[in-house]
Amino acid sequence: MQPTVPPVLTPLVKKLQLWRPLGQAEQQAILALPHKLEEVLPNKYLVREGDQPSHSCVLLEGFAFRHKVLVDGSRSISAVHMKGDAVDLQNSLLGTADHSVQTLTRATVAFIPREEIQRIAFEFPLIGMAMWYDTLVDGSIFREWIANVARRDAAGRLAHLLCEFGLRLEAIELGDRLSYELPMTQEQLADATGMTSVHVNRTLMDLETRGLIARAKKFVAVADWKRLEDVGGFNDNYLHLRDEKSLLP
Amino acid sequence: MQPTVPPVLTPLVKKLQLWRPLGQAEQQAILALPHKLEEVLPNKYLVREGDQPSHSCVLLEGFAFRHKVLVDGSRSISAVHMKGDAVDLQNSLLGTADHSVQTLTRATVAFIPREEIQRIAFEFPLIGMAMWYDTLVDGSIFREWIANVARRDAAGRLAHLLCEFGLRLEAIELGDRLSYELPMTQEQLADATGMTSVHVNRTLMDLETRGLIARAKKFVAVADWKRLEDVGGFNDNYLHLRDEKSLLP
DNA sequence: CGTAAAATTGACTGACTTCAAATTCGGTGG
DNA sequence: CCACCGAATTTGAAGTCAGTCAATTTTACG
Repeated sequence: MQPTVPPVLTPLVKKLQLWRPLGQAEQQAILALPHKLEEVLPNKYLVREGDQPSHSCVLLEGFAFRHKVLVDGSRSISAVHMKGDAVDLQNSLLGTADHSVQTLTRATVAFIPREEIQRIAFEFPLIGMAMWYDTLVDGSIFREWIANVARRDAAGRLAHLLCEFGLRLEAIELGDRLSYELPMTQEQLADATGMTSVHVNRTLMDLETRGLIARAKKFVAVADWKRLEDVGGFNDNYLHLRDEKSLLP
Repeated sequence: MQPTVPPVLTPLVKKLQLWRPLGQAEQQAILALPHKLEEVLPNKYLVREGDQPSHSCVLLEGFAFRHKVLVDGSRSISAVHMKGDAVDLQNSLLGTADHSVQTLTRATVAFIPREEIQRIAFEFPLIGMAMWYDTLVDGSIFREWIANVARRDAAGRLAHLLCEFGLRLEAIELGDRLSYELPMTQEQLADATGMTSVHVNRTLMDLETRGLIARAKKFVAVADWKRLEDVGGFNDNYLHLRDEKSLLP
């Protein structure tokens, strides 16, 4: 007997279930969504600013990030995405992409026609609410990133980013907040925190010297979670992972 | 004969119609939403971080802003809202408010039960898509603000904010991009751009000296729109005001 | 094993902050 | 209409965190 292989869109079901409990019918409907699978190399574009995407993409494996390039050539990264994330509800439901999405690592991506997304959202209100909720949580993270870049110093910005990454990995059962692989270069970390790569380098070394983290290659170990949270002024409420959902309308 | 008074929720209908054309049935349904009207003084909270709001509020008149206070006491403003904005889809659909919303000016606000919002969204998919679209545009503006604070210098940040404010006022037919009242103190501008109020002051004076704007009290006149756009690296695509909507699914 | 990308280091610079004081504005009550 | 008072704006001087530019070392990987 072959062991049963879980359907490929399972990560999307799991992600949406972080936000709303879904019944059997809803789960089946999601797993049955028509889609085109694709293996994508690192640093490849999934969507480019200016595109009018006809498909929404879901990350089944690997990491990706959103960014925009300003007129002076500098770059701003506004989000990092991981397994199960419906990376492009943002762009595909809006008419024209206002930013680009690029892979960070090798990734497996499912492209789903945007009409199918809309159909399922209104045919199954529970799914619709879960997807809407998901875009609202993305919005909440954007707001926190505004605060991060606007009001924290270099060490605080990086500490905050490290806390967020750890917690989000844990939420999707992909790792441990105290030790994980951070698949970003220092230049990408700089673009995500509004710094220069030189200063990211010095600041990471400083966090290490102070005994908050340890590093080896792309791996990060948090040596003192409590102090890292303090330095980053980190409070996980904005991730909405612990809100009571079952009682919500 | 009395002249017909337009129903109070008309600004919401108009705002949503920026995103999706609505039929008669949809418009009627929105105008018929149960709500509680309230006049609110300046600087009053509409939602506080930590609340579990049971109502969503719509701004019918006046201005408001979203913000969060960091542990060190500093403040980050992540959005400014105006007439017709459904200010709190963000917080009320999520379980617990992750930030606060406060009035900037005297305002007229309609509080609508969150269940009613959800009911109408799924009963009328066109309304649901328009509301979802609205939250996605909010998200797009958040991303642009991340870029603003992360990558532009002081003059660029303020120039960008001034361009955005002018265009958004125009979009809801509440003013002229070249001349309007900006109902924010320099301290609030500082919290919206990640600066100090002292530096906001110096930078505004600099923009004035360079002939880009003129100021009197809270009024701003843009003396050279093109140059102001250049300084702010402003591109209005992220506001999604000119995307083709009628053809969208 | 070779090469390009990424990380690290050093010296110098400057945009913005900080702290404090002075001035002007805006609204209120007499 | 004007006097008053707190809030908001403006000004000044000094300090600093992070940027810039350029060189060196290490790593990743075909």
